[in-house]
Order: sequence, then C-alpha cells, then structure tokens
Amino acid sequence: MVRKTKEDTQATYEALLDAAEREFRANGVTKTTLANVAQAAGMTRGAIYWHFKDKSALFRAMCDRAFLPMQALLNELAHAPERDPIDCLRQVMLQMLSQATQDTRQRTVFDILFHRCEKTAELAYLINENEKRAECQAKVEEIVKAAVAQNLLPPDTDTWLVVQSLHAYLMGLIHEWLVAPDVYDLASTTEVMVEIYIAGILHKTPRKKTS
Amino acid sequence: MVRKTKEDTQATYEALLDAAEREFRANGVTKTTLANVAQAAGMTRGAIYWHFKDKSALFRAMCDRAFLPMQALLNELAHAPERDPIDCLRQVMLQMLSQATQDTRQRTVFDILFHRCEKTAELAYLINENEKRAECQAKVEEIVKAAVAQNLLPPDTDTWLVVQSLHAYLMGLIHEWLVAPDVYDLASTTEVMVEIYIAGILHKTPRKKTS
DNA sequence: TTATATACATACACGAATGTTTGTTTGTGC
DNA sequence: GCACAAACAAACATTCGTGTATGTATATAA
Repeated sequence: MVRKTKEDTQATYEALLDAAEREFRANGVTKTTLANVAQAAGMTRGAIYWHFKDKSALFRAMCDRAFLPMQALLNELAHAPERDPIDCLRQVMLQMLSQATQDTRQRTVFDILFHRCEKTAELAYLINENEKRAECQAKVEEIVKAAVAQNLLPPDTDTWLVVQSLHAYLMGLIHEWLVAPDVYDLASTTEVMVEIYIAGILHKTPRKKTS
Repeated sequence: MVRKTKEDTQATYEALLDAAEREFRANGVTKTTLANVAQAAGMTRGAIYWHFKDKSALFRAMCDRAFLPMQALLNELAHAPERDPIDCLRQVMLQMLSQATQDTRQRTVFDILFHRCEKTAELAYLINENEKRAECQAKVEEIVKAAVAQNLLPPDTDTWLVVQSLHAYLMGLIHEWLVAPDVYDLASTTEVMVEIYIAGILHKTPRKKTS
C-alpha cells in the first residue's frame, strides 16, 4: 500500500510530527531514534527520510507547527491600536500562559524545548529560534513604549529591562511548572501570577541609567 | 606513569570534572563521548571508568561539586534568626543571581542543566535533584511565613504561590540570560530585577482561596 | 625488599543508529 | 491503458560509542 493520495500523504506527514512529539517528549530528542518515531507513527524510516532531510529537519518542522498559534497571538495583540497598554501587557502574559498550559501540543513542545533537547550546534535551527525570540521581544517592547508614551510608566523607563524581566518571568513560570506539573496547577493561577509581575513593574519600574 | 600519590589522584579526578564541564557545555551531554572528556583532560577512558561508574555518575558528580556553594548559601540565609524576612528574601534572590552569573563553574553547570542536557529517565539523578529543589523551596517558604508572622505580608498570604513565583522568576532570569548572555548584563541588573519582584509581592500578594 | 592493590592505558567485542541504495506498489497525467 | 513518478518499505554498509577485560607501572604497606 504505497503511493497514497494527497490527503493520505499529508496525513502521514502530520502523523510523523505527532509521533515525534510523543517520542521526543518521552525519551528526549537525542535518545529517540528515527526508527522509534517511525514505528510510533506506524511507518518505517523510509517515510521519515522521504518527508524530512534528517532528524534536525523533523525537529524543526515539529516546532514550527506547534508555535504557529503563538505567532498569530503575538501579531494580533501587538497591533491592538488604542487599547490600554498595561492591560495589553497583561493580556499577552495571560494568553501566553494559558496557551502553554492548555494547548496540549504547545505544552508538549515547550516541554521538549525546555527539558528534552540539547541546544547544540547540530540543531542550527535554534539560531533562527533566537531571531524569532528577538522579534517577539521587540513587539512586546513596543507595547511598553506605548505605556511610557501614555504616562502609564515613567518617561525614563528602561523598556528593554522590562521586556527582559517579563520574558524571563513567563519562561520561568512555564519552565518550572513543566518540571513537576502535578505540584500545582499553573492554569488556575495565571491571573495571580501575572498580577504580581504587573504590580512590580508599576511600583518599581526599572529606570535608564543616566550617565 | 601510573599509580600516583593521593594528591595526584585527586587532581585527575578534578581534572575530569573540569573537562566534563567544558565538553558537556560545548557539545551537549548526550553528544559528548567519554573519550572526548578523557582527551580534554589529557587522559583516556580508563581514567573515567576508574573514578566513575558511567557517564551518568560523572554528570552527577559534576553537578554536586558545582552546587555545593549554593547549598551552603541557602542554609546560611535560611537560618538567619531575627532578620527582616523581606530583606532576607531579597538577599536570597540577589545571592542566587550573583552566584549564578559570577561564579564561572556555577554558570557553566547552570548552562548545561538548562540548555545542554535532556532530563530523561537515564539521568535518574534528576529525581534526587527534584528533592533538593523541594527542600530548597521549603526553606524559602519558611522565610515567607516569617514575613507573614511579622505582618509584613497579609495573614491569608498563599506562601506556596509566593515561593513558586519567586523560584520561577529566578530560574527564568538565569535561563533566559544564558540563552544569550551578550544581549544584556544580568550581573549588573540583579538589584533592579529583584526589586521588581519584591514590589510585586508586596503590592499584589497572592491570597489563599477561602472555600 | 617484595607483594599487592592502586591508577590508570590499551585492546576488544558488541550493539545500535545513521545515511543510502534498492525494491515495490499504485495514483495520475496523457 | 500506459508510463512515470510519488510514497514509502526493506536491506545494506559503515561508523561510533559503550562496557569490559586485560595489561602495566608504581606508591605503599609489610
């Protein structure tokens, strides 16, 4: 049974990505063999090598598919024209956290990226990943700058530091929660977690060092 | 030249751990071969198999050696008898961050743990790691409870959530900084970063859900 | 002084994962 | 209805890392 229709081909392509998510998460990226992924998808390595150049390409495709909704979310919230910037920041954080905790696929890929893979040179994809990270941070910084422009934050606010701390806090919450998701329910505490940070930014806004 | 003196033996033991730090960080744990570590230390695999059972044991020894000072720090600060608990929290955060950024060894091992290894079952050591994590968090929670007892925080403070957010923030700062240490200098901004969080906790203290 | 255990180096056997090549089936355009 | 290429499966060669077994020189205890 070979030479399927277009839909069948696409189906096995997705099935391979699904299997990669499961196997990578279960055993780690480097330790999972391509034979494992193939078998988990009910295929052989031939199928993988047909759709992807190698394991690195498979990994990249898996990440890209999982992060599409997050990309969309960022673009949508960043371009909110005349909304309260502080509330906009709040929404970004809330949406990020709820996506990472609720969406099974995103949660799994976050888990893989945080705890089940090694950011070494072979996954050269991660350079690209850093670019996405930078442009994502740039969009958030725009929101912070808007808050400064509306006098919701001091004029000498160090917007860059705000973005760094915000990003670190978000990633830390997801990262540490995934270490032991059963010790507490992040999904039900997102609002509290976010409010802590917003209050911190409002009361101890980082200022630019004036030379 | 074999059968060294006690000091020589200890020296090669440390040299092996040093080499492991370098190689693990450079190429990732799973991709570094024991031959790589041995060669980087000017030895052969025989030396490694003499001192350690396998790669997992080597990894564990490397972690334990690096985290000794942090263990000591925690024990010292947690038992501060009659100090201002809020300032005590501040000091814990500051010390953690400065150790992670200044101490080369701790920074390297943090980098390995965050970005260059896979938390899979084979490194069963990480279960133990989680225990240490839990007891570390317990000590911090004691400080938070002391703050509540002194009315520095509301009586219905959810101390557990405070600890979780604090821990997440700290780990997130280190984690994200290590992704790209050159984009900003965490060491010179630790105070600002910590103050943001302290202010957040003071102004939006997470409360226990009263059923 | 010699015997022994130490602290490695060297050599070997084994499995396992990868990349590639070849084979096979079947939709699809002409 | 036929040729061709798509979509895989199966087989192959090769490399590579591990674990272990063996060799060996020497510090040290007796």
